[in-house]
Amino acid sequence: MAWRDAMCGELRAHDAGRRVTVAGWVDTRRDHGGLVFVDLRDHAGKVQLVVNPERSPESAETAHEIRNEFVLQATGEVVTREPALINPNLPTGQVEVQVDELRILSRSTPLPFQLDEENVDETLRLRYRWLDLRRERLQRNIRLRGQMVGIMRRTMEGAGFVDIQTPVLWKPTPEGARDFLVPARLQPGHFYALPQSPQIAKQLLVIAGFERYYQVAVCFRDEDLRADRVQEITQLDVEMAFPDYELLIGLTEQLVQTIWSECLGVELETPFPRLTWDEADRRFGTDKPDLRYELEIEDATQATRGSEFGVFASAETVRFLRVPRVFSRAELAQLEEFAKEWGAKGLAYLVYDESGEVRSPIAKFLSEETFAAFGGEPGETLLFVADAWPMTSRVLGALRVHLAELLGLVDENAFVWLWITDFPMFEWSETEERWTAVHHPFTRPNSEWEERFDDNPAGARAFAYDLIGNGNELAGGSFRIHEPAIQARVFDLLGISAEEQRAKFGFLLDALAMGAPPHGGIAWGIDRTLMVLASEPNLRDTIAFPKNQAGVDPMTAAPSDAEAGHLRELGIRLLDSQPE
RNA sequence: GGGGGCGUAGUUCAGUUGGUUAGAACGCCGGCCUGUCACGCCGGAGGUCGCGGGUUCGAGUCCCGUCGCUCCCGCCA
Repeated sequence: MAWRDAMCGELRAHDAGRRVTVAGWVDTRRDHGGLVFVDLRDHAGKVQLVVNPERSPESAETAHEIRNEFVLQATGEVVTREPALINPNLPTGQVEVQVDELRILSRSTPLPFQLDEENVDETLRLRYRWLDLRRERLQRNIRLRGQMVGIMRRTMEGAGFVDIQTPVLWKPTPEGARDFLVPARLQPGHFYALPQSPQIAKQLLVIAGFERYYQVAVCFRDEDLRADRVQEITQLDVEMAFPDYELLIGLTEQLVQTIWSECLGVELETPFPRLTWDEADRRFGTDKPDLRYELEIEDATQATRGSEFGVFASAETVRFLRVPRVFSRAELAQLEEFAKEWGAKGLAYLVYDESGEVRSPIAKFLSEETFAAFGGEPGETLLFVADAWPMTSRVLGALRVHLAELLGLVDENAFVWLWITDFPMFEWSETEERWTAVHHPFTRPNSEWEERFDDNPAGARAFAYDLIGNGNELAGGSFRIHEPAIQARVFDLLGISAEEQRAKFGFLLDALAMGAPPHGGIAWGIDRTLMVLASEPNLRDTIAFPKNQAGVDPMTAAPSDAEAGHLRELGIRLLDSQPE
């Protein structure tokens, strides 16, 4: 016998008169002593069961035992409700099931938290994730993920890309994030690493003649966690030989368009705007600008040269944000505090009152010409940071985001996408005292810089592009180096010795030397895209079984102790205490 | 590694300048209830106020330490 022949959430007025068997979870029960109402929930939705002792005394007896989240099977007749009894809040609200037979298939102990309660402690939710996942919001998020991945696969297959799996046990890499290490029992003292991305593997596949590769790949990074950062992320990983920039960009845009259309019914316009990294940095102080609001950074360096205000006159750069709002002294103090947390030495301001009067401790140092150059209007505040250029970008970029939230400038219903192109290839690491790759070390310089990127590492620009949605970096790609000599020059510049290049990347250099076609690709973060798609502020709620900020899974208690015998097999001895 | 916030019934929260027996709602248990849909009504159980120490006649409240969670900076090619 089948468990059911109808879905709770699908019953409608036209089903009236049908005799159905439904099964599902008790969402709520309303026990009137005589009549008992049960909202029964399956994955299609909810429907009200009515248990009437006059209709079925046995069912009524059973119904009094029912508690939330019991699993029931009910057989009865679908009837239309009288007009006064219709529940407009339920898609099935025009009908109900008059129960003739009721079986409790499964009981539930009292729940550790109620499913309709908001703000439940996250540890508790994760400890009982199977309950948490029953909630509507989480059901929606996880189903959206499946839907999105389905669209990705369908689209990539349609465009002739081949799904190829790459190893999860891979090789530690010296560049990039900290690796998760996996001890190798068969090779004592040696370790695999979980891949931070299938980057090299996919390049090798393309070199091997799989001209169009894709994979829904899990990537691991052993770094500290955030609301938008977890240790294992899933990405749509794409690579192609003889890469066609417009094709890659267009395919990605088409995917975004299809996903937003099918999942949300939102129609997005393509092509998305493209901004060079330099322009984004200049106008928004960031490589992932949120363009749902305007606020742009303006440059006052020239206007303040020779100023009597020493801070302005001596700073390498003076830039400011023009904010359409008058701030109080206390608010300005808080904004300055914020700026200092991001590394600014201070935050100068000019407040143009509604009357046009200027409130500012620095006004008296500024000339008529300077004021004219600023062009402040009544009702505006100009917020200045004076420092080296990168610091002004960093602080004003952060302040821009902060102010937009503070002043409610963000249109929460908007989805604004853009590409950032021509990233710097390298940045100087103060801690390591060497150049590091901004994207990754396999990224090729853009055509302007191919011959001379190592003459001016700071100025060199890469053939790299990021897709930004609502201020989130959602996808990133590049064209790769397919010439062994150029690859070696990049490694040299990064301070990777010839021996290390051989040891760590010898196989890649060999492959590049044996008929490597021009190639490039893109990797697309599925988890973060879901945050935007589902308007979900926490990445963990787009993942079925996430770990907490300490990398612990409260449900399984992983990571946990290893048995002594297991460690011995692996040749591992634990230190008594933490090093350092 | 650093900074901010939080920690009180099963859950979400309240708890005044330190002052009787630490409260509410939901959940749970018992009773009543035939048109509810957050059902209603009556009654009940349930608390090492994260943990340790200190100040005080007296600490949920103040101080110190510690643990846990969370947000952020660093870090995350």
